[in-house]
Amino acid sequence: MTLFHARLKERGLKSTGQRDDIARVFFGIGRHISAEELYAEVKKVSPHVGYATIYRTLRLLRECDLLQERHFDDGQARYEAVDERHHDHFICERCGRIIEFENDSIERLQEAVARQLGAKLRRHKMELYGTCADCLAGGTH
Amino acid sequence: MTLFHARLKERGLKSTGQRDDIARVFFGIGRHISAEELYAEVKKVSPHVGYATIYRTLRLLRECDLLQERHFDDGQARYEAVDERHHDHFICERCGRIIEFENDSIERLQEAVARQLGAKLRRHKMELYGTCADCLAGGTH
DNA sequence: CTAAATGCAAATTGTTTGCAGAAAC
DNA sequence: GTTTCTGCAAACAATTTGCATTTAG
Repeated sequence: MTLFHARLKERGLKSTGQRDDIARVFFGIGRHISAEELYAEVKKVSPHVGYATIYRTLRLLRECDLLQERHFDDGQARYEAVDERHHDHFICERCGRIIEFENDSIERLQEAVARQLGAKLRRHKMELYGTCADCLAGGTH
Repeated sequence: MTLFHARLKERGLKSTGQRDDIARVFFGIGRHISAEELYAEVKKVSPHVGYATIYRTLRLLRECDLLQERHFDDGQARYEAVDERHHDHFICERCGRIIEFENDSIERLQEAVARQLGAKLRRHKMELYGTCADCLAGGTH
């Protein structure tokens, strides 16, 4: 939050009640939230906000390098707080759960692929889709 | 094309001039075309088609396992003919070029990741984003 | 005070659907 | 002759924008 305020000030932008509410809810809820879900949550604490402010604040948080936007295969964007560590995602096609993982060997091989193509790798997206352990166990469902 | 006709017949569906035109253009142009581009190309040979028919035929081709839909990071879906071999994509953020590649080691590591999570991997998506060799060379641009 | 932010409603983009007329089989 | 298509326009969902009003600095 303090960081958010600082980044806003740097840019000559203003801190407002709504921005704080949205940011607080976002960082509180944490990971992989959609705009719709965030909107619903923020409404609880600040019933007047509109989608516009949600989306504008999400963009702002992205521009402040505090948030990352992800597009999985279900049409709507999801947002997560930026993390020190890079990670990729496993998405359960049954229950929708999103599991994060890291794998350095894969990252290294991706660099190697880019090198072979003579290209410069800037970022990547890797998503594994399947059935998670819980669902395989006939779990929570 | 023959295959397309066969698959349609199997399903009790009809072969039509438009479907043939769209399929022919699609398989002719080949890879990673967007609905918009396909629409423009098909218009040249069959000026009356509407987007509806384009999208419906794309879905049809997908249902006939002749085409695959991809969602890269630019908002619109791209379509490619199904291929014997699985592959992933490198997307140039400068010129938009899409380069296919395969890497078995990465695939094996992805399986390993799923195994570690106790999950069952059904499919994956891996996209590398960066600058392609041509653009690095100051090339075609 | 004045530049920036809000909320609403209207616009946009990519894609889908309803329906009346037009083909396939 | 039905059943399945087509084209159009209207509907859709997710996101963005214009604008008059409010608010932070």
